[in-house]
Amino acid sequence: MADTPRPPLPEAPAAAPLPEAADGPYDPTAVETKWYRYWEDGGFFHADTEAVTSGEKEPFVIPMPPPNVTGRLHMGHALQDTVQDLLIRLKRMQGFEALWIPGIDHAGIATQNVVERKLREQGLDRKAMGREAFLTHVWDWREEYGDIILKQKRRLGDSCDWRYSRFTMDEGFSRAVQEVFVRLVEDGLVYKGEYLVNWDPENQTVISNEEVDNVERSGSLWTVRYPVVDADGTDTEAALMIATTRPETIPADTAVAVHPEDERFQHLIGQRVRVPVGNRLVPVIADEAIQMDFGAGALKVTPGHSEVDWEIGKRHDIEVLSIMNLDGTLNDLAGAYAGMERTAAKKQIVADLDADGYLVKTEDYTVMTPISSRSKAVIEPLLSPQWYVRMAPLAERALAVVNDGTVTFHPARWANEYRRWLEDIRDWPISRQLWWGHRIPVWYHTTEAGEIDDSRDFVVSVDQPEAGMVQDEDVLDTWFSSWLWPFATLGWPAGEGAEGPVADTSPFPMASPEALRAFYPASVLVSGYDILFFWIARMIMAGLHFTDRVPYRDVFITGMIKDTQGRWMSKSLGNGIDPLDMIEQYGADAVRFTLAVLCAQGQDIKLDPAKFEGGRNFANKVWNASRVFGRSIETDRDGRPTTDARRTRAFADLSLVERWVVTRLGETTESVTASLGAYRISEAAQTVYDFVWNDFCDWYLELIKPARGEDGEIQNLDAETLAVAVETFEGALRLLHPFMPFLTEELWWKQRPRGPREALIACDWPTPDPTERDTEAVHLFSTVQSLVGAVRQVRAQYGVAPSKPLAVTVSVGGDHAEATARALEDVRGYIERLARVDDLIIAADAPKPDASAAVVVDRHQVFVPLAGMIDLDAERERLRGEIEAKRGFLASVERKLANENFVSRAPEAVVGKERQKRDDATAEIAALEANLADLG
RNA sequence: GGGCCCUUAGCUCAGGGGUUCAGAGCGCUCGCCUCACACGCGAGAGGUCGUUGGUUCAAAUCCAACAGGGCCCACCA
Repeated sequence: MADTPRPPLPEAPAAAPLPEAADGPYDPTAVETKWYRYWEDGGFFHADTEAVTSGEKEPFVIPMPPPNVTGRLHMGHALQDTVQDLLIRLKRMQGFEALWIPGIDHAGIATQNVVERKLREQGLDRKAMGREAFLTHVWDWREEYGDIILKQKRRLGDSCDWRYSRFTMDEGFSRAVQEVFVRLVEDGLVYKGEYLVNWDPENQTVISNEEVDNVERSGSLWTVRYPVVDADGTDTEAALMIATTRPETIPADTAVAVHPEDERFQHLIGQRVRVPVGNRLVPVIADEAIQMDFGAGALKVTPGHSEVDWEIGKRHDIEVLSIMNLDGTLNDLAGAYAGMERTAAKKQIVADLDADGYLVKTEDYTVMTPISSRSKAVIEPLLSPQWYVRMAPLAERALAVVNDGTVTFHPARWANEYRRWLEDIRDWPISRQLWWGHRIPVWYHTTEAGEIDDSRDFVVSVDQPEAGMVQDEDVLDTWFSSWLWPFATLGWPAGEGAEGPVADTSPFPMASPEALRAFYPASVLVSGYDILFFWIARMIMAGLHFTDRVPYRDVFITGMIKDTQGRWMSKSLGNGIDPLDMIEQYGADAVRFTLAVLCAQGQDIKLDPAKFEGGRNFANKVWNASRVFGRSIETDRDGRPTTDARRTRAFADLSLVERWVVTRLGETTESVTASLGAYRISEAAQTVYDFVWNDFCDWYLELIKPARGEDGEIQNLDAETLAVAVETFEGALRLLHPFMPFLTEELWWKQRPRGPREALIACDWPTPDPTERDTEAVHLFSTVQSLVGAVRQVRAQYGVAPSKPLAVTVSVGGDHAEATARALEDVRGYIERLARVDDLIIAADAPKPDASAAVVVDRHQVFVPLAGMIDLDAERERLRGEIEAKRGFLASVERKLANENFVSRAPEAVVGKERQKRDDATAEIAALEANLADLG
């Protein structure tokens, strides 16, 4: 099946006219919407299967973690999307067929709750209206609000191929989910069983262990007396003291347990005790699980309401009683307490025990309480029939692919967390007692009366097997669809050669066997560690089981965004930072760049909104940088550039600063490419920032910047200078584009005339030209930088106005002083301009003028005559201090060199470096001392 | 109870055997509206890299213990 044809390409929007010199800072708003529309309309985000299947391009694929349909964009999305878009744009530029698959998750419980709450506000009740009507409301809600977050993501600049966008409950996806259930049943990996589950009485559904948070709560530990009875069931004098935090479950006690080696209770093992609530007679059993030193050393066994007890009960074949209803009230088995809510029942039972003389002791106690991460309700362990996935076989393969490196975690330490979870995996309860979700594809026969006929076997089938059968009421866990994301989005199972239902489902033209072949497995998954178990691990299991391949090669785990105090951002705390507000305030590029800088190796980010100022300032810096030489680019009436500045000089014929800046750009390119390749996002951001700000702007632009002519007008740069400026700047724009797509695209179009498809987004990622590298130039230029720095230092120290020209003598030292002096002579203009010097003498070992300040840099000296301005005492003091520091340094170097072990064992290069340091330091000290002596 | 992470400048954090590794941003001090940018420019101050041991010619960097802070797992009722 062919991809939909690309939409006709629009003309490139005219770049906005360059602002006049007096214009204010960069204003991102108009720029961002303009370019997003251009990219999207122009099909620049598109990934086509043909390019891959024909072998023309390698695929690079990222499946976006589908945000919840109830979601609004938050900082976590902004961070993760920044990383994903960065990688996608980088790879697209590097010539990959880059596909970022977006979508939405139906988010079972969350969505059902949101809609239910909304209906309640309108006076409507979910249960009263019934399943079908309620689901209509949910779908309406989804239509109305469900895509908001994807629209918000466009503001960030996300370059997803929206044609691939999927919803976990769209037709094809639902089909895939049900298909998966059926296959797992066939494979013997799904079973139904009645076990103790985590029951959420609020939402009245089962949830998985991963959805339960254990929190410490202050509670009580009650010690209760259980009388031992004789053979007739009559109380004896003896009794067992039992400590419990959950007296409301006493009516469900079906045994009492002690440790088999506990001396105190040997004689009681096998006897019976009377449960002081309900007076049930239960056996005393012995089990290793009992802690002798806890409480009085005896445990009440309540297999129907406690996980530990369930295990103990199983070992000893103890009766299981369930005394609770699904809404958290006690049932008839609780006798007098039937109908009471569980917390009320707890109070009442304690009061009654106390009144009847069974309560021995009440202590304050910190109880680990299981809480539903969804509803925050206290979880009740409850006996309930549910569907489970047998996880051990799936986990085994998922472990293997991480252990053998088929899947790599970044940073690597998350692989340990992953292993730990998989090695101790438990079966996954996948049924949920909800209405919003994928209906379980299990069908039951019915009786004449329309009831489910338990006497006949159920049938597992995607479609209704025969008329009259009814489908299981329950739906599947949300994650039971999410775990198929990387392949179900592409049309699986249609790609398996089966006559798939997806291939001809018109709303998803991109899902096809070809797409699956071309774009699966994905390349990298970017996600937070909060869903490592929920999603990341399960996707790997599903990928291996259903497609026999890993769903992605790399997993990039980001840190989580916290507030300035390190707390999770949450609605209830009101400490959230809205990314859209930040984009309004600072611009999307600024937000992205800031997040990229902060995104260091999986550490959590304590985010202060003021940090976005840094990104904004940088965006502004880049914007203004282009104006320096941008003035020299001619434009037509629409503001489009007409000057096509191209370099004609060979690299060797460039000026020193040009060879320097081109070399630096090459180094930067190499470094940024390497950092991004290793997922060191912040390092890459920092590197390109440093180049643009410190090298390109502070030195290069300062030197080429046009001066005003005689008439006071700003002059244009000559064509050759302009060409290098434009080309270098274009190189920086390419490097910056993945970080700051809008700004860079805007500036890109201002540099020279371009055709409609020559957008920056579609440009090649730069590779440095090895012949355009000049380490000599770098070295000489750094000497210039030092000398300029020295003059500026003198200026600042003596309070000489920056505008006042100075006379300066540079005494060049070092091994090749004459040659260095000649080289510096060639670029004397640099020093004159940057240090504002109007009388510059450069010579090897030039004499020191009278009454001048002296600064030693490297092996050179800079003399600035400042008659009458020098405080001799202060100058002496300063020199002495400097000499002392230098001597200390020299001493440490000499100590090192005197060390036999060091000289013989350290690499030659390291030793050589130390020798060089020694020689330089010695020379510098000599120079400093001469200066000091000169002061008298 | 097990495991992981963090502790570096006033603040937020990079760096992860060898003086380009003692750094960045913010803040602070001093001087500048220098004709791209005050969302700016120039010059500075400010850390014995949590503590103690060890490995090494060499430790902020590797190892161990300890002290703080945080996170994740876990059935002491």
